[in-house]
Amino acid sequence: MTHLTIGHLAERAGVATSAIRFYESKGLISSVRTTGNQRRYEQSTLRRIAFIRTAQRVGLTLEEIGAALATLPDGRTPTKSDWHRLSRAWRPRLDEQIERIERLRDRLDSCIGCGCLSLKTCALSNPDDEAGEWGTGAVFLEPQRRTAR
Amino acid sequence: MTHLTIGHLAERAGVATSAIRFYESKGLISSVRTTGNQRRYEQSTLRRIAFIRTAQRVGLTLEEIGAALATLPDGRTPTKSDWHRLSRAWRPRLDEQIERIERLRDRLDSCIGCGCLSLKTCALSNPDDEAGEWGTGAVFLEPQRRTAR
DNA sequence: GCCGAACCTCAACCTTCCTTCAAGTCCGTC
DNA sequence: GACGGACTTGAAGGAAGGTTGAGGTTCGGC
Repeated sequence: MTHLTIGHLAERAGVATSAIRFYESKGLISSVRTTGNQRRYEQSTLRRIAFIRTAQRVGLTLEEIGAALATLPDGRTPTKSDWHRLSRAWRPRLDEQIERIERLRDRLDSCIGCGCLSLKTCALSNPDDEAGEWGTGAVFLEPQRRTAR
Repeated sequence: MTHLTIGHLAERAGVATSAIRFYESKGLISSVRTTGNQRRYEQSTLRRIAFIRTAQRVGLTLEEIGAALATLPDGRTPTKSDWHRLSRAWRPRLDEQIERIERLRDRLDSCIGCGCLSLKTCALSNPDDEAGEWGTGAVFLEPQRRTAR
């Protein structure tokens, strides 16, 4: 069995079939069609979806993920070192996120001391480093967890 | 000047007037009306908005923030210790978030070592602690940063 | 008392990441 | 070859957190 139906792929990847079609519509994964127009996926799509889901947990948008996936060689199945290269790029991102939250936490601590929450004087409310913070991506997006899987 | 117009409030709080009306529609803040039906806000609303924005940065949804705000005494203006009580609750949340990202990062490290990203064998793809992770809220939601402020 | 800036409401729209539905087709097993 | 479960497409819906616009009113300074 070299090819997977969308149902099998969904089950094994732990995502809904609707999500798989959605990913495909966004160009994140691809399939071949049977004569009856049904999708069939290569085994390697499993890893591709694993990559997508993990990248989402790291905070990348599907668009960014698509861009990353687009850098994979298109003649052959990606190797470990291909995946390695992509996932290595997440590391600094996670480091940043941790730093940012730690900063917030530390400010919260001093703010709990003062109890102020004032707009002008409180460090918590004055995120001077905010400019560079937004745009780094969400760490965990909640909404889609309601029904998925 | 004990009362603020929505424009002044918006400017001083650093949010758009549309956001203020939106918060009010969600019951997060309140106003009195002039005879001409315009909103007027108390000074303390500034702090309330500071609380809202910071709580959002901590990862709370507006609904959760509303629930927290609802625990404030309704006869009087909240004191420092009121705000103190609420913001103290954020601390463990931030700690959790940090832990979660660190765990993800560490798994990523070991995964980079193996390069697998396999669904069955890779710790990264097998977030066994996921059940308790989702629902803690996003740390930084990106979308609304495009036009806000 | 006039004028422009600021305010009002309500509805529609935006983005991301999907899910759900309807109406119809295919696949594989008995 | 029939049956039921799995698959197809496209459009619509949904949640969060707002923004934008239209059409109209009010405020405050000169």
